[in-house]
Amino acid sequence: MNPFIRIGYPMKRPTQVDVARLAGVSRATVSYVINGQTNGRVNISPETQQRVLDAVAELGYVPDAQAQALRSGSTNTLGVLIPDIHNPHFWQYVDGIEHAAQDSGYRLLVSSTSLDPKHEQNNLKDLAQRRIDGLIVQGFFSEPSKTTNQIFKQLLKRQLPIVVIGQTRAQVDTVWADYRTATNEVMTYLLSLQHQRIGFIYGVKHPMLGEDRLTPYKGNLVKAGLPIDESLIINCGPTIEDGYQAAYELLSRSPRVTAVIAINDLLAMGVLRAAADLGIHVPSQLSVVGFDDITMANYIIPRLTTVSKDPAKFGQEAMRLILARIQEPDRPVQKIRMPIRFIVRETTGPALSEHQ
Amino acid sequence: MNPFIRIGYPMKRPTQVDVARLAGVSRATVSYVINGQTNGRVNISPETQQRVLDAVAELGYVPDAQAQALRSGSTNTLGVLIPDIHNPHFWQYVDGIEHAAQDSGYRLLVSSTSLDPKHEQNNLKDLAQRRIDGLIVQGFFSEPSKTTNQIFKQLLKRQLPIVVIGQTRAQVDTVWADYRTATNEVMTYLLSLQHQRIGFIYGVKHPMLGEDRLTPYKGNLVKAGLPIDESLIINCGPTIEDGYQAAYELLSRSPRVTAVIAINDLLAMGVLRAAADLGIHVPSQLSVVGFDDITMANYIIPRLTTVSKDPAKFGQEAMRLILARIQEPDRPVQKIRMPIRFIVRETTGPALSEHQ
DNA sequence: TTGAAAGCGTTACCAG
DNA sequence: CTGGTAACGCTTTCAA
Repeated sequence: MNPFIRIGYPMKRPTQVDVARLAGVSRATVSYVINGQTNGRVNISPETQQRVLDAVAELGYVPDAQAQALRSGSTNTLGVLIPDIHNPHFWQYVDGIEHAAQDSGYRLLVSSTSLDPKHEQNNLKDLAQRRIDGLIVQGFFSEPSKTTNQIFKQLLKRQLPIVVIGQTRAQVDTVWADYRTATNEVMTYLLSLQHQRIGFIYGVKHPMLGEDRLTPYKGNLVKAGLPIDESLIINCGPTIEDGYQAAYELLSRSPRVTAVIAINDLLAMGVLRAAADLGIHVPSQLSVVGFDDITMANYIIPRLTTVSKDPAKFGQEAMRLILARIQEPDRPVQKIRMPIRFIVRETTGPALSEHQ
Repeated sequence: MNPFIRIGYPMKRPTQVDVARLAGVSRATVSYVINGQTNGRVNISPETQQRVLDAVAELGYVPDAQAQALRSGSTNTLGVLIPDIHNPHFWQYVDGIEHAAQDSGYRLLVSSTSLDPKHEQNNLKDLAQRRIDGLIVQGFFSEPSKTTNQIFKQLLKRQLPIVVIGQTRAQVDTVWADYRTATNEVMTYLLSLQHQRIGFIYGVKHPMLGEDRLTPYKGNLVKAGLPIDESLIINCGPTIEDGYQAAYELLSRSPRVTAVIAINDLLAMGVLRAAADLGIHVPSQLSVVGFDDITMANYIIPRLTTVSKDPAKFGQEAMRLILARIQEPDRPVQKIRMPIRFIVRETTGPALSEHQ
């Protein structure tokens, strides 16, 4: 029994050698033909080219990306780190990045952090082990554990091109949105509607991540001469259920808040559900504001008032920055501020002068 | 100026050679220590081991995954293909797969199809070029284009372990849900509520993909002695907006349907929004049923009646099948049927005897 | 115009 | 216990 034709054994994928043998040329020739080096440096006769291409087709030859990477030193692959696989918002970014990457011939390796610590570290280690040409990080690391930080530092030390989407004080290329200004707008709007007790619900592991919205929230309260009630500020988890639970508890208290700001639309949806379950009508009895403007925000009932941005643009900018750094590692760090805007839809309205 | 200490140049990542040099041992020794072969075949003195580990730590050495893969022939990486990056439902599967993969030491390479044809082909080609140890496909290829099919066939021919989540006639390991039975339940329920004009909205590129729900829909109609009105069956796109548009048009007709089945929860949300915009109350004037039970389904207002499953279980089963095939390429093809169940929530109710 | 050969970083065999 | 060495599949320089 010939071991090479045993059916059922994984067929070895054909290599350049196989193609070369079938076409009756050398491996180098195959490589030239495949990489289109045929008119630049090297000239290969059209007949030979055709023979090679035929052999490729017949064998179903596909170049081995790993070997290519090993030899050439670069993979045309970018790592993308997202904080929460379940928040559609982050996928909007990925989509934007992917489109831009597509145009530049780059592929994406998407990893999520923050599911559980062990998981997160594995993901990160994996990213470090692979040869990636650059890394795009959304937000920042959820829980800067020792290991996580260590890996991140190694990547930086190795001068791996990194772009952060979100705000960071680190000297890294950044694409960021001015949440401060946007939150000021939100607060000005709510205050003008006579809201005085305004809840703030955020679900991030690292408190610093909500700072850009929490600080202006407090600032505007103070400026309006209103007290800052820390009990109205709730730090919950990232899921819609977390938002629901937090809001349910918050809305059960008396006197009740007349408005709630949720740090993202997912949590805002949890808030809306909690309000409904408590028989609180939105927007007449409660105003709700989210952030992100996920696609669903404009379809839920009532349509969500939120702070919107164009994730595709963020992705484009991130790609632009990372390409620039790949080409020119020494270029000065660039921080790009992207426009975002407050969109009033149906979940906000004037505070009731007398309620409950 | 010493070119080797020019600041700002990408630092070459350290290799085993660097570690060996620093520790004063040979490359082989380094490899042994790192791979923990120290007590099995080869014995390395604890001091030597420590020296190596110290050197690894000092240099921040990380083994090169590509080189490892090239040498060892396998990558511990599984490809995962999902049809639509924007539908949270597919991410639930990925999550399930990822957890199971984590436990078996496998990493995931997630790609989406169906964004645009060119994009899809690039993604697929990339997957074929990389060394992956197996492939998990959700649904099936959106648009079986020539190129797509060709690549897929090559993978099969190469005996790449493949598991399909969803139904397929192909002789491949499969994890599937019995939508036929579930849809029968849905129809029985709606018919028992006196619904007679029932719309069916599905958003898939390849009509075959909706078949498992469309056929029982029609079958139950016939069995109940009701006519099949093809104009009530709408094939739209996959986005929530597509569902909205389709439903808006459908619900504007007279006489109006009293119930709508959407092929997934995302489209169902579009239907709910369209109903709201047309002033049609759910569930008193219109019943809506979805499929998938995405997380949000239980939080939107009103809560969505839908067909639910446990995506994590699907992921687990898919991993189990693919691991089994990797270990034993010749094992008989296995098709695993997963339980799903119809959950009545708040978007369904009795048909009005007289409406509009 | 084509072929031979070196080398990318790793693993694993085999002698020392 | 350790060092030399071949091989994985590919690209690219250098000769022929």
